[in-house]
Amino acid sequence: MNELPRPTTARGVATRRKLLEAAEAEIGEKGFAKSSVAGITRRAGVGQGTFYLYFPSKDDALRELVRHMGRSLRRALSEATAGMTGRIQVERRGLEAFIAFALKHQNLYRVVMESQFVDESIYREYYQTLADAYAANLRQAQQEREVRQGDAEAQAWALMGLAHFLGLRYAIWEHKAPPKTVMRTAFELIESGLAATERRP
Amino acid sequence: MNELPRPTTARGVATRRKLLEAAEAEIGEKGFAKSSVAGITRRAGVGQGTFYLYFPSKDDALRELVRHMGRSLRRALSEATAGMTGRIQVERRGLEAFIAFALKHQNLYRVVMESQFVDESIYREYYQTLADAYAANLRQAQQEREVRQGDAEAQAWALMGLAHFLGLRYAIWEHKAPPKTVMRTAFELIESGLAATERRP
Amino acid sequence: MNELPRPTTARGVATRRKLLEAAEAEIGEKGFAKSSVAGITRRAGVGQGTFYLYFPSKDDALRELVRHMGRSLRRALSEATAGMTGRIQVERRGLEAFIAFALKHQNLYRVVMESQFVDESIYREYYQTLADAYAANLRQAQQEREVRQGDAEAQAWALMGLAHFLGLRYAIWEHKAPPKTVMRTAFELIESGLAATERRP
Amino acid sequence: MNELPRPTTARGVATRRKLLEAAEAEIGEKGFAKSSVAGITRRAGVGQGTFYLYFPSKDDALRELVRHMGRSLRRALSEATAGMTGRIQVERRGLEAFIAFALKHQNLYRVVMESQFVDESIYREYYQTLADAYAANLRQAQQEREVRQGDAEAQAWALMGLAHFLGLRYAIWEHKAPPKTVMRTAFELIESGLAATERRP
DNA sequence: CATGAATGAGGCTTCATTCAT
DNA sequence: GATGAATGAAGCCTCATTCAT
Repeated sequence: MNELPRPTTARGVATRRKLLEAAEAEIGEKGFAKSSVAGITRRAGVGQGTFYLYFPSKDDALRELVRHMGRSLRRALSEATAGMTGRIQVERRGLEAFIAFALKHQNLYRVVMESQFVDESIYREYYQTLADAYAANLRQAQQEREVRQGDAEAQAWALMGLAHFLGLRYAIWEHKAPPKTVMRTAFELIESGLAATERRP
Repeated sequence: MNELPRPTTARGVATRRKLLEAAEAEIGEKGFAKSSVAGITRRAGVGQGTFYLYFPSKDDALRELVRHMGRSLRRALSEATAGMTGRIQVERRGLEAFIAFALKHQNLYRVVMESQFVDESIYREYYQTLADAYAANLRQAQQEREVRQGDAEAQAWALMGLAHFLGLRYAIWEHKAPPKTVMRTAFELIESGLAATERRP
Repeated sequence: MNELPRPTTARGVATRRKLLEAAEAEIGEKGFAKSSVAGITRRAGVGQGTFYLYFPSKDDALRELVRHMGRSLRRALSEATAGMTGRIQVERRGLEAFIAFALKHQNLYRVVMESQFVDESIYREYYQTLADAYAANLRQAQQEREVRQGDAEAQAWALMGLAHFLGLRYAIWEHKAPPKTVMRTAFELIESGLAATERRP
Repeated sequence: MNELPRPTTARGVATRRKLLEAAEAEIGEKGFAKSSVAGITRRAGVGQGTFYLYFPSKDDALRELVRHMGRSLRRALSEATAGMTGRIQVERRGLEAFIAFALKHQNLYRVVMESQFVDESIYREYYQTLADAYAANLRQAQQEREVRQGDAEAQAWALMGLAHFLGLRYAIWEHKAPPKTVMRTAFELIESGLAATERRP
């Protein structure tokens, strides 16, 4: 809940970043429950007390981390699909980008998942923010008759779930990109599943 | 090291059940990390040491709970779709049954999610078992030209993810069944997404 | 301290013996501190409660065991040297018998040693009983001018220590009889060390 | 897993010493099995957690104590016999010094004995280190025809056992130096037992 | 006689957080 | 700003012993 004042000096900013990166590594590898503040500060190469100069508590560091990750993912997705036209194109590219992101930030993925057991609201916020933006895009595409009419939020959650589980199964568990056939099957499912029943005129 | 002796008397069997129910309540309500063995035994109305007569460790009780959940879910799904013909029918009914299950076992479902941070193998086993059965069904349906050709395992994971996220968003977070429109949208996505490109003759 | 009534039936006698043998194995292998009553009863193949039908406490079982071992060792030594004449002969044979005993009852050896940390009086009793008998023999031998004059008790303890350490080093740690050269060296040390300065007439 | 950081500040060094002294007192008085970390920290006047800043576990504190004992004893023995010529002189002086040491460190000496039931390797190391040095000296003395030829290691263990048991019987159990007659008898046993069969020319 | 079950005290250890320097 | 040290609450687990059957 409480925010600490942001660091004012360049040194402070650097220490804060080191701590956040160390937290990502420590929590990502061990899980939040099994991670420790001591482990984080050891990785960051700072004293144990220093942690509390930048975060009010261990829980708060997690909150911060999850928000940070949400921003990173949203940025990655929007960059990947920037300037694209055609919702189906965007979907395809978005899924690819999501999987790539999961592959690159495996730790982060687990961090977000575990956050629900520390403070469900951060976890909800993470997904709700994502879902809201996604649903808005889908709603727009529905209006333009690019995708099937329906509850846009339901579509968003369904597609997020689809992507999440493929990411978990292949990127996180196997540590590699899903085979071509998996991606093709997924695209077809999405494409046909979302296909507008009538093309726009 | 040592295997725990299974209880041999009626009293022992009853105590074990009490403990498992208490564990389900305690861990379900507080989450595994915040739950305690003391809390479980208090709920069960037995001494703390009694817990270790029936479970080698706190972790093991979780394992048991997750396996129990897996069996229950699989039973619920197969009962819901028993005797049904037509894969798309089965999908629809299966999704409904899954959501109903999540609604009924909200706490336990969280327990499953948290299990990955205690022992990832329990969590994987849970989903892999589900996915294997699911994929086998889809593979069969593909042969009968009821569903679109493709990587059956990918289809299974995609659809599991879809269901999971809808369950999370509506059943778990809102504590209620998803609105009709959500379910309709989901069905359409699944139906069209899975629809065979050519009907069987 | 408290003695339980001796068992009166044949079955009871058998159970008690089983328990004592199991205790020797369990405590000998794991050490008293790391042994458990449950482990003893498991080895004995009886219920946990049965233990307390025959021993007032875990400590008491140890006491009993140590006394039992003391009797066994003394019997082994006196049998080995029965009918022998010439103290030096007896010493030689006694050392051999002691080493053989240690080799055969390795567990027992550790049990006795650890007993001092549970109840020093049993431990003292064990050694004092041994030493008293030993000293009496040496005193007699001194009178007969077979061995060097001196404090017989000191001689007894010195020789017991000598034997104890050789037993520990070779029989217990190496699990085998000491090499010939070791025994020869030990005999020479004892023989010359005890040799009477004047032969008897 | 993790190595403990050595204390870097003067305060830390002081705390560590306090803890070690408290451990010596607590374990020495009660024995390792009956001692507790809480008891140690209470004596040291620090919080319970502080113990684990300096020792990875209760067992490790014992290890440290035993090694400390070993060094002290070896130092005491070598100081007592420094500059001495004539092996028999050294033996006599060494026995006296050993007994004096046992008398002074009665509790700690018990700690060494108990260590075998916690981690036999510490105990073995303690005696083996002693025996190796002792045997080397005896081997040297044999070459110089100062002592009887034979297996030097066997001689070392035999003499260590002799000293140990006299120390146990008199210094540890009676809390006082052995009577003169005891020491004289012991010396004679050692002297004659080790006496070279032929004097050097 | 025998026993399986139950107990609760007690011990070890971890760790988020505070604080004096 | 930074830190190493200290803390004590809290949790897991073990086990000697008791007891109802």
